[in-house]
Amino acid sequence: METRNTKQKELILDILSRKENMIHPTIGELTTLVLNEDKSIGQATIYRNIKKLVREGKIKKILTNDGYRYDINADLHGHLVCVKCHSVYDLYDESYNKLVAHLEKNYQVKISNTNIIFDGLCPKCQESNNK
Amino acid sequence: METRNTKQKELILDILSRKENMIHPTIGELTTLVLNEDKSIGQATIYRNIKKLVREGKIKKILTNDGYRYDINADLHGHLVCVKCHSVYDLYDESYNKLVAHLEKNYQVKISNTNIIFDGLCPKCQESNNK
DNA sequence: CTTCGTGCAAATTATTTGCATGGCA
DNA sequence: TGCCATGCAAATAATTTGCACGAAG
Repeated sequence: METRNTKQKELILDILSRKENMIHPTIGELTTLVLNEDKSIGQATIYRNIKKLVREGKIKKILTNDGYRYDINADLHGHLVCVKCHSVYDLYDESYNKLVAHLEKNYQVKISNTNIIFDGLCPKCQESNNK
Repeated sequence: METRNTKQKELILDILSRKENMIHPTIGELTTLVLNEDKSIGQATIYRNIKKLVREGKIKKILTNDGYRYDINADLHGHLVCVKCHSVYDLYDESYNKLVAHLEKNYQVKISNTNIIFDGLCPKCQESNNK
């Protein structure tokens, strides 16, 4: 069920895995980043590869207030989407694993993938709120 | 921040709250359901009201493999999207509250809304898999 | 080699907007 | 009454598709 490796697909994955891109880009932002490195890549190719990468579990689609964003699929973690500054924070924690185990045990479900997204205030915006 | 109550908005909310609609409709399915009861309602009105209802916290947008679905916003609960039959199950449990409290305590975030979505196998499809 | 992925442009689908009118508060 | 929401149609944005060609395994 694994698709072919092409330079286009690898570039997308590479861009998403760079720390400086922890912006969790939208497909539009991702397109800009991709084209910055290779102008010859077509928009349709980006769509097609994003779909494949999601299906293959290499990247993750995140739901925000105004659309989708993408993240490299590392260890199980959640996301906080700040309602004020709209940035997306990774929230790593042990508890998710426990939650999944608990749900599988109690509700006869088998969980293969998670999308845990919180809306709220990020640390920075909480500070500036209190000023 | 509350918008006006119109019959269109109330119809949408009503349809989403009926138990038999636990199908968690896409906007397309929702449109069909709405038009079944009142053909005069325009598509744009449905889009506009869905946005308002989400903003007002009355309904919730759920991310699935192939788009969005909508659910009435009851008590905090998660969703299982079955990778086989594509149905969406509500997963009520105590643990979510604990998870949120834990994260707020440990990561200096303030959580106002949650989107907890799991992909996996529903009870029915697990059974049929084992046959 | 053979099959799958690509770039391009066109097609399709999804969502938003402008405007004149009607309806809630 | 005044302002917001509506329906309609047109505009725009987002995503998909068909096709001929090039590249991966």
